Amino acid sequence: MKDSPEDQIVNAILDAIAEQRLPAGTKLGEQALSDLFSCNRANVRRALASLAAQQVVELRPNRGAFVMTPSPKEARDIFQARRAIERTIARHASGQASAEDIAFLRGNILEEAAARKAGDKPAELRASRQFHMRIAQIAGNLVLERFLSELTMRSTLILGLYSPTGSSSCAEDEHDRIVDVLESGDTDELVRLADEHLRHLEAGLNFDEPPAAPMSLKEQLMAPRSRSQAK
Amino acid sequence: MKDSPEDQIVNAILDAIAEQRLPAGTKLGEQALSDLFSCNRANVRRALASLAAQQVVELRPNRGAFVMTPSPKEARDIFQARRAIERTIARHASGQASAEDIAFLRGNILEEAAARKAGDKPAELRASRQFHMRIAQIAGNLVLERFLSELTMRSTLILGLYSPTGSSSCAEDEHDRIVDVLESGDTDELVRLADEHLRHLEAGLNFDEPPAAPMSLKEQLMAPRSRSQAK
DNA sequence: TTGTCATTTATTGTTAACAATATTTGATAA
DNA sequence: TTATCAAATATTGTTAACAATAAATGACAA
Repeated sequence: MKDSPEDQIVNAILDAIAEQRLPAGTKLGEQALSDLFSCNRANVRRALASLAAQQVVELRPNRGAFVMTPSPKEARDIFQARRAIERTIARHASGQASAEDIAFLRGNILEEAAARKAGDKPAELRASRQFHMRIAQIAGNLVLERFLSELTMRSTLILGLYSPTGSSSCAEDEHDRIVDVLESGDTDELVRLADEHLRHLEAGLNFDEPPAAPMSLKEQLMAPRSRSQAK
Repeated sequence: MKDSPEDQIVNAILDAIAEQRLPAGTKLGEQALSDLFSCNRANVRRALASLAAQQVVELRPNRGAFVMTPSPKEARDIFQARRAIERTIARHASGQASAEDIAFLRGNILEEAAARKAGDKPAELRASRQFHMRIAQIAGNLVLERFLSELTMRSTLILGLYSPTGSSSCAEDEHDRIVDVLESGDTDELVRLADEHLRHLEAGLNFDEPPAAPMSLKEQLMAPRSRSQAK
């Protein structure tokens, strides 16, 4: 029951982006990927085409594939779209959560808090994303779920670029209140909370400083030398 | 300034679906496409991977690529998502339309009416889709625009499957009122009209009869012979 | 005729080799 | 040193051949 090599590649890259292990701008070489997943380049190519269609990867002709670096304007569009979609999701999820759903979400909040305390950023991001996606599942609309999946992925890239390190992810107490209201069935309040939550996240962005030079794999390894040091 | 073969293929297929020249279920053979666009199969493959990522094409392993046939459940999800997105678009487009925009939309309505009168279904569908997409452009959010593009594409497939022939596309007088209100700047009324418009479209669907057998290219050519005729 | 099965045909999947294009490297000159 | 340019290297793009799989055909038996 194993996936096709193409799906493996797509999922591995999406996971890496979701956990901020792959920052915006990193090059995704075909050789490197086909070596990593021990398959031929044809599969890599198809995987990259899929990712490009999801706007998660940028395909520059004759140059290769790069993790997408969202512009400030794109960031605004993405958060606007997220609000529209997550509000709709909230409306349809309200009162629909099973006991199992609620248990999962409460457990997820603890997990995220623990990861944050431990300084495990990838685990924290993964948990936070799961929280949002689980509520999307409860709403029961596969189209909205897929759209949100794409948007959370791109949001992670945005946070990595424009977030003053530290304030990057969701405030956990907001997640707490959301679960309470989701359970209570107060639809209007849930929608309000979802909207507010996303506005807070967006408010934490800072577009002033330029989006930290897109670095290649090689540059990630060599520490940047200062001029004086070179002399 | 011509597109890459991959983009050509993607766009040609999307156009064909948008105009209902390619019905749901038709097989998209690699050879056939590479012949048509005089390119190699590698390009075709990447194009199909892109289309599959947009949920417009279904990729069955070892069987090939087929135009997606949305299920009734998917149809509901898609229209629900459309309402969420087009309402948001309406809110942001309200009062933002330039004189040029309004002129385009009014011209579009005439175009669609003419096509309907002339019995030119493809032209009618193309015009109707352009109407919705133009308003999305006015709203100025590229993410929502792309989502809507995908959803209108899939909506066309749904109409082709589940619409009692004739009632398939939008009521034109509704488009008329929408332009009026878009121009006036009454945001709440515009949102209401957009929602209502989509509900009417969805209400015209009929999921009772099974979704008209997915036909292959060969079957499209040979007229179905009745049994008695064969004798 | 009708159903089943082996054979043939067509289609998709995989691989490797080659061509075209960027990028890097290193030499040369100011 | 710094800049410029040519050569070397690496990467992407293209093509064709082959293998694996599914579909179509036709023979055979009931």
